[in-house]
Amino acid sequence: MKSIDTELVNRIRHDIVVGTHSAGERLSEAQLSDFYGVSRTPIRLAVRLLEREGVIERGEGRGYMVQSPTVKDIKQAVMVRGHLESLAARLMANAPNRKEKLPLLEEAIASLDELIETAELNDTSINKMQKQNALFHHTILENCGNDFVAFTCNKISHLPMLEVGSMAFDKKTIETVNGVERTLFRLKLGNSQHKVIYEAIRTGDSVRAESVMREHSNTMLEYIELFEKRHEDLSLTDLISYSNYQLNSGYNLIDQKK
Amino acid sequence: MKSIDTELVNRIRHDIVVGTHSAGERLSEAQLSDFYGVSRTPIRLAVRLLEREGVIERGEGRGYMVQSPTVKDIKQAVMVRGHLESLAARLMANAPNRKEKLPLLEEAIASLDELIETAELNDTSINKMQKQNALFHHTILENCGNDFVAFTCNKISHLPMLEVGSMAFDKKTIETVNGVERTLFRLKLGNSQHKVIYEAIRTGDSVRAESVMREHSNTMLEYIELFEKRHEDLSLTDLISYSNYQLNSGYNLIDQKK
DNA sequence: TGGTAAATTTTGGGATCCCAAAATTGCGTT
DNA sequence: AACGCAATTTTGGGATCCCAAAATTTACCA
Repeated sequence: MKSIDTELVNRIRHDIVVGTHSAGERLSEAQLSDFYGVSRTPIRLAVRLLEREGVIERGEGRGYMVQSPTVKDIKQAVMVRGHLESLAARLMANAPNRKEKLPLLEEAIASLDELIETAELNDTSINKMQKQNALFHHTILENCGNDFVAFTCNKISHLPMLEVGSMAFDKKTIETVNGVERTLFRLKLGNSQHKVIYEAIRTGDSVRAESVMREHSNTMLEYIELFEKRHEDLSLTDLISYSNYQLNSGYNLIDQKK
Repeated sequence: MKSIDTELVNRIRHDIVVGTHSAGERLSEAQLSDFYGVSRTPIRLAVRLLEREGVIERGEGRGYMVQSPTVKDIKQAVMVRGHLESLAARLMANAPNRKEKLPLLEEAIASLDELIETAELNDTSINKMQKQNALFHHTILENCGNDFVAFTCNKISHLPMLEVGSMAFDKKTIETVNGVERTLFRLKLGNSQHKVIYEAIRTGDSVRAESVMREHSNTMLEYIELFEKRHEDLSLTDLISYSNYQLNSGYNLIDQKK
């Protein structure tokens, strides 16, 4: 289970996303093997996986090519994930055993309310919010009765802004008093949507659950578009700074060759 | 690009689906390597890919385990694919450049009409119908303006009943005159839905495009449920006999994000 | 000088080897 | 006979080796 190649997938993807391997760059197994300090076998395993993810392209001839995701790619994927989440909301509203999991949703909503109430926006509070937001979304995805929805969503969630339940925060905005105000409002709005979704699921109103979840998912997209208007030519790197994207597991385990 | 492991993925998946490797069976690299007559390296590459697909599970300790998809899995995946297709239909109805691709949809609809008109249901005519049906669905998926939708759909399409645009035919039903009649009616109904979807896309009625596509996708699900009522305890093998599932179906053609 | 063919290097793919961890067997003790 | 510990076998992971195909460079001829 614990094998280097699995870890390599995360590391290489990360390095592609943050630009260590830039778009269009040609990679060779030897080069990667040298860079990451492992032999070519696990590299090849990782490359195969990354090829399926779409961040590396294996052409007809020799050589691999970096296919960095673009802002457009992210937006498209966010839309797909949102659409799948709206399916999940609808299905959960129809699920007979949904009552059991309602407390989890209540908990997430209440915690978010509480966190917003404190009116604090620092790293720790933001982190807590993201946890609760993720709890809300994961609960719906994993209890909608169709495991394949969550399975499909999970395949998408390696990229910035695409982790299930991830939220976007503009660090510059929350430095001003006015910005904090606006961000808090946005969060309140988001959580009120949570409440409507919860209520729709509880009462079995599948149509409403789906449509509000769709609306809710759309806010992420609109937020990205807001960034695009603010920045001329928004890059993936900019987007990363707004998300909580990071390499989550043991990046420092294996020392890189110098 | 042309490597054994890519081919192995298809072969092993196929052998799992048709039951050569039965569910819950424990596989070892050496065993697989022996069975397929290749060394362990490409086997390991294939296993990693299949693990991501969910048809092989890699436990904590040693050894892999076969996770044959169940009828329930197929139904869930069909639902997800259908939901994604309805998204594609909506998006295409909103796409400014959709006019260019309308002729492809017209062609598919007309060809299907023609084929149904002949009232023949043999292997060649069914094959032609499936081709045209696939053309219709692929056209929408690939021209909706969101490449990620098609990308996600393609990842799902290795299993029976899940190839984009695949249709189900009950070979026993079409042996009787009455059965042929009913099947032809079903096909007519399906193509009339195609026409409505086409019209909605043409006129830019995205809401209608989405809802009719959802209804259209649902027919596959209902058909599977019909099979379930007919057979007590419908198995995956039964389902395969109703589909046009075969080795090499699709995967190699379009998998890459553009 | 430009283009093509030949030679050389690079590179990916598969097989084999070695190792460590895990699983199994077997032996001995109680 | 049952349990536990140790020896042995099995098995997955990674490194290395070899080969063939592809890419690049060199050389030669028109």
